[in-house]
Amino acid sequence: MSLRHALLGLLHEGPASGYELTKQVEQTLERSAWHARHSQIYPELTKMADAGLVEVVEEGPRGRRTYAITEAGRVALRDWMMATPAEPQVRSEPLLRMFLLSTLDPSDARPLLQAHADEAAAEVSRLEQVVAYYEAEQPLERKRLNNRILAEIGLRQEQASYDWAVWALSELDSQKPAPSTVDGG
Amino acid sequence: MSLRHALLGLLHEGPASGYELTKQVEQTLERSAWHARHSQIYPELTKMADAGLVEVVEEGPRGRRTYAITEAGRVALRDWMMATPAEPQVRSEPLLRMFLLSTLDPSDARPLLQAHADEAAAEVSRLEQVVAYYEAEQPLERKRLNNRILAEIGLRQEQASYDWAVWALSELDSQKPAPSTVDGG
DNA sequence: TGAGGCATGTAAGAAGTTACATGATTTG
DNA sequence: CAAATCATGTAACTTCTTACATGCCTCA
Repeated sequence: MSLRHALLGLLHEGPASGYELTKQVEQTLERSAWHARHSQIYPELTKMADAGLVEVVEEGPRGRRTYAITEAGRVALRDWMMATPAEPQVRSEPLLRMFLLSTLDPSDARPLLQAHADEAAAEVSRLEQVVAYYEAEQPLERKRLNNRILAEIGLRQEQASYDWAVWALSELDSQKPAPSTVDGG
Repeated sequence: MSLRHALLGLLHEGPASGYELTKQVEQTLERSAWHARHSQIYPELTKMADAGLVEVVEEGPRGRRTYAITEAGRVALRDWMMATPAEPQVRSEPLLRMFLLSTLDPSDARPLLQAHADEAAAEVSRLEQVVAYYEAEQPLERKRLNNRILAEIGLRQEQASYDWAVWALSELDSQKPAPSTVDGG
C-alpha cells in the first residue's frame, strides 16, 4: 500500500486537498518514485479517512475537502518507514525499455537511446534549477535542506541515466564499426 | 501491459518455461526494472499463448511447458518498444522511502540511509562482477555486448544511489553540527 | 519412504487504469 | 453567456498480491 504512505508523507508537510495532492504527486513523486492518478487518489483519501489516518479539516467551495494527517496517520507512516521490506519492489517502464533495447536492431535502438538521453538531459536541467533554488536560500533550515536532499537524488539518478545513454550510444557505434561493408553472411 | 512485453523480451533470447522466466525476471529485471511473481507470470503466459504471441514448443515432465515467441509476438514487442509513451510510469518503493525520509527525525533517518547505502554498495559489487565477466570475453559479439550494456545501466544507477546516500548522510551531519556535545535534553 | 526443493497452477481480493460524469469558477 | 479550466467523483475493467494447492523428482 505504498500510495497510502506516499500520501501520508505529503500530508506530513501540511494539510492539502485531493486536487493539491494529485498535483504534488505529479510534480515531486511521479518522475522517479511513485505514479498515481487522481482517480486512485480520491478514493484512497476516503478510505484513509475511514481508517482514521487523515481527517477532513476544511470543506471548501465545490465539495473541496482539505485533509490533515492524524496522530494515527503519523504512527502508521513511521511504522511503514521503519519496517524494512523483504525485497525492494520496483516497476519502471522507462528502464524496462532500456533493458529490452537488445531485442531491437541497432538502427531501431539508436533513436530510442537518443530519445532516452534527451529526456534525461531535460530532467537534469530542470532539477539543477530546483537545486539552485534551494541552494540560494541562505540559512537552509530543516525543511529546505530536506527538499534539497530530495532534489539531489532525482538529479543524480537522471545524470546517471544520461551518462549511461551517451556511453551506450558509443558502444553501439563500436559494435557496428563498418556499416557499409558488403555482408557475405 | 509491461509484464507481457518484459516476457516477450526474455523469450526473444530463446524459448523458456514459466519457471525459467520467473527466475530470469528475479535475476535480471526485478532489482531495477520490473518486479513480478510466478503467480502472475504463469497466467500471463497462458493469455499470451491464447493471443498467439507465444507458442508451446515442448511439454516436459511435470506439466512443464516451454514457450517460444512467435512472429506476432516479435511484432508486438517491437511495436511496443517503438511507441513512445506519453508519460513514463515509475513505481519504486525504495526511492519512495528515500523521498519520505524527511518525515522522520534525523535519529530515525540515519539508520535508514545507512541501510540504503549498504544495499546499494552490495548491488554495486555484484554488478561489477557481472560486468567483469562480460568484459573478460574477448570477441564481444552482439549478444554478449548487449548484456554488458544492460549490466552497466544497473551498475550506474546503483552507484548513483550509493553516492547520494553517502552525501546525504554527511548533509544530515551538517544539519546537526555538534553530535558529540554533552546533551542536556 | 519421507523431507525438501522443483514446477505449476488457481481463487479471492487489493491496487491501479481508463473512461465517463458533473458541477463550480474564471475568462473573454 | 459560452468556453475553458478547476475540482471531485464513480464504474468497469485490468493488473498484481497473497495465500493456498498439488504433484514430481531427488537425496538420504
